[in-house]
Amino acid sequence: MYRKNVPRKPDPNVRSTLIEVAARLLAEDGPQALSTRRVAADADTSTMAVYTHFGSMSGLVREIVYEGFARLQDYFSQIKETDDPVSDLCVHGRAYRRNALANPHLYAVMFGGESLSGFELSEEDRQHGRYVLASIVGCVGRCVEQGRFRQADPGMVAHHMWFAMHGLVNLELGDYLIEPWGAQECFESQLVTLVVGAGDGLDLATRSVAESAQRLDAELGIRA
Amino acid sequence: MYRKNVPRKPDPNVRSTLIEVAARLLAEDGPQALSTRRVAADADTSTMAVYTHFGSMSGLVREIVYEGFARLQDYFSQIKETDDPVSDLCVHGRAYRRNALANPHLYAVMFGGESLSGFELSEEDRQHGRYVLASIVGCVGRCVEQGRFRQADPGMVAHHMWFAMHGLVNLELGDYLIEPWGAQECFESQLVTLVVGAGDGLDLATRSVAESAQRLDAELGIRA
DNA sequence: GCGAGGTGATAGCACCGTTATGTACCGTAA
DNA sequence: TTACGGTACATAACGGTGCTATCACCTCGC
Repeated sequence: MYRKNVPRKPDPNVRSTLIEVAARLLAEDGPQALSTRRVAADADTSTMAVYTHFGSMSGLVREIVYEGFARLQDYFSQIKETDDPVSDLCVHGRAYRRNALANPHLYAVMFGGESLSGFELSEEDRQHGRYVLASIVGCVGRCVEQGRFRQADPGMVAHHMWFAMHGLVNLELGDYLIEPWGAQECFESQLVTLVVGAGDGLDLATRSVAESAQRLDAELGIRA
Repeated sequence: MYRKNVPRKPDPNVRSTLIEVAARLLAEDGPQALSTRRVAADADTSTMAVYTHFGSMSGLVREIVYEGFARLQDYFSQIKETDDPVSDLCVHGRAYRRNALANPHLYAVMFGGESLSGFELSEEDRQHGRYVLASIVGCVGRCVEQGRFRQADPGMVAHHMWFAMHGLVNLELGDYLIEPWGAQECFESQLVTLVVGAGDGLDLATRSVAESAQRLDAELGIRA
């Protein structure tokens, strides 16, 4: 009488599979590939699975944002603390940019595309993002303690660092940076400017920035 | 025999009307209101007008981006050149932020939403954006000439300024900034940090930044 | 007057997010 | 063991999207 409906047995992995597939689609085929039908098809299920587990497409995107912050956190956790806190801070900046360039669409969803593209982040989501960034404040605090940076609120200085890194990376991903002010060259001199602005001397700042460049590949292995 | 088609006489203003309506929809109802049917209905025409005059929805959005840069240009052109180039530079920074906060969705389309939301900017569009920003380079050049900033490429220093302003504004629009590091407070101290990082002394920088705040309302009238 | 080209109104396509409906499976309780 | 209730999910449909094909109408050069 009725059609065959043949739902297969409930798959306990379907939730994580959907997130994984969605993140892969975002990375490989861009944001326009993030549709319920495409994700469901690639995960070998139906669109309803998205609504069962995430409530809506926005819910799935929300999980992808968390995945993005987890990858950034992963980079940060690999950075070793040395006796040069300014170098440590610069490595954080380099890791921030490396993560963004390795996951450009993910980064765009995390920061750029909240108002666009129809979906919105909740205050809880943004708080989670801020928490990941909070590890930088410790670095700045040590810079102040050791007299490298002038007396200031470490949280505020960390925000300055964040703004400059985010602005550069965002414009780099938007192809706004061209020669003779390419992204890499801008990045290096921007780091020096920020460190000097925070209170360090020019020579000392230049040395720490240069040192941080060599630490990057040593401490941050290539990750998928 | 055939249907009544009743196209009215070709309206020479329909192109500019579409841009105007689209910009208003973007400002008032957000990006999701930017649909061919909605724009056409509000402009009292059909969706075909969009394709006749702009080729696609992306073409219309492209025009909106130019409108956004025109507004920014408008702010910049109102700034008077004084004998304190650092103050002039800071006023440019303040105007940049004021324009972004006055046209948040427009700003998001200009910089944030290129990869997202399906549409893309051409290299020509981005070049036009860079050209608008180029007026800042002159300011930085005078800072270097007068010995306020250390010897450096003015274009590079202008880029540093741009990155920091764009990063702050972008995160502010994304509601990522909360107390005790609110946007306004971050903005003020960020300006000082940038100016000091470029080479100015702390006292001199603080004074020019404070002076620039008073110039803002005097030189930049409120505009729609 | 008349043909040519441009403008735009209508209808349709494929796709989107989302929802309603119904079926198969599960753990639990009788 | 059997019956039940809740969950997972397959299907189909609804209203929306960008875009295209078709065709009526207007304006312009001749």
